[in-house]
Amino acid sequence: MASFKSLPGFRDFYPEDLAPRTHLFRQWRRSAHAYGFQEYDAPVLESLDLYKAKSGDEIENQLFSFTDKGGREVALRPEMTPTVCRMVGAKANALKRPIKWFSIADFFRYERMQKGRGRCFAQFNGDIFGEAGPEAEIELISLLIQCLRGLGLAADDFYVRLSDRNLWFYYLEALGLGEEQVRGMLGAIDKFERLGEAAFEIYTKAHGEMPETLKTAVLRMLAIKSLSDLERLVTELDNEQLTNRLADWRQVLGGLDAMGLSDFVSVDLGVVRGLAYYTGFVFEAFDRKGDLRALAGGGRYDDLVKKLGGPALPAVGFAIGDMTMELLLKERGLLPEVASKPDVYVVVGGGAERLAAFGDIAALREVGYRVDYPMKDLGFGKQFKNATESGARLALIYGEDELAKGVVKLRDLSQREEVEVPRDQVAAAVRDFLSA
RNA sequence: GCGGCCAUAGCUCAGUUGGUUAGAGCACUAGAUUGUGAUUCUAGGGGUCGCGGGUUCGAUCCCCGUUGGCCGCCCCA
Repeated sequence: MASFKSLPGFRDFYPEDLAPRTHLFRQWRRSAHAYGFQEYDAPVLESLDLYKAKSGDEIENQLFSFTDKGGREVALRPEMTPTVCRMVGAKANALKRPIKWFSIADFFRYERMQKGRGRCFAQFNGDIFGEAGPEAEIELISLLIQCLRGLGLAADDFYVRLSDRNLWFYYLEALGLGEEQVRGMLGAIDKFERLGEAAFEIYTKAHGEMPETLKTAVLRMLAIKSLSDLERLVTELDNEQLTNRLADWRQVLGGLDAMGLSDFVSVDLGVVRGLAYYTGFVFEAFDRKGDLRALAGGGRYDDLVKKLGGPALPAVGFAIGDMTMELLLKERGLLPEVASKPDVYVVVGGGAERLAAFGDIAALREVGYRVDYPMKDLGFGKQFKNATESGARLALIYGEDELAKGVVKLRDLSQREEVEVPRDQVAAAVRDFLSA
């Protein structure tokens, strides 16, 4: 029994574990590039203050933080948003707008292990800076959907719940609530799905009893499931802020509909995301069966860049986690079997044949073919077995007889047929076979 | 931070009402097989039975603690 293990909550990636992860990353990168997003990266270690500035002092409990040898308080990054805000903020005036960036990176949180959650995980992060209008939401939500569709998931596998903190603010303020009361109510709404009306205790404890009319009004908003529901409510209330905001909703949903994505999006004001820094539209992606934690989440955060020391810069972003994503893909049979197979497996007779084969092996590898061969002298039977198990489609046979005739045998491993080709035509023959 | 379940080979698991040297299948390595892949057969390596303590003549088994894992709660940037 090995005496060293990986730390709790951290994962080793053996080749068969890395293959699905590589698949996720490759598809995410492809989607982001298709949408014109540029990839960036950043340090894993950041100043602890960066996270305290964004989330408050309590955050430290959930961080991998320590004091470095220079006496600096530092933390492994638990998320990308503060970092990307810092980066964009520092060069905001030199960057062409809109700024469309993405990253794929590891994050660290000191939390209890659970299904779909570990202490080290990867996220795709996509953000748009410098666009205050709903066009940014259209682009970003459609990218989120594409990141999941690119992995083979369809509208009956997942959906995006779209909500809006501004709508709640305008609505609740129209009902007479002050800013603190609104924040308290958003906290309650965040819990409503799980706790039911018991969630309102969060509000009543801090702000006193809820009048029945307030509760009814909140429940009515929570019951909204479509744009037409929303239009009906807003029309009835005849409030200028709400009416203006409704135009944004029409634009976002209209844009997504024009992209053919209506089936992936549902209006659901029960999503508010606990974070205080979100300032407008917020959204979360879930699997339809609903037995996994959220696949992705995001929203608008127009004040954060400034709060972290940059200029005022509107922003909207989202993140997709790798762990829940992988669970869902595995459930749906959408993960690839093996990462890497050779194209060609070379069977060698003995020492002299091995040296003869090396020249051709090197030449084939030089032009990009994946070529493997046994390192020990083995019987032909064993070598063919290895060739089959390697997943190669083609075997090249370098035996005493072949070399004496100046040929090499090409064996089609699936058809069990072989042909002889002259040594100097091996590369061409391999190319013809593999491209056929 | 709180509760429930679990811990024997790389994996899946058996086992002993407490008793000599702890087993199987799969996987891995080698041989049967010195020029052709399946199946099969044979052999081999691999375990301080998670760790520590207690009870006992004797503990992988019973008790306590601890660590780790799974599930749920809290949290979830």
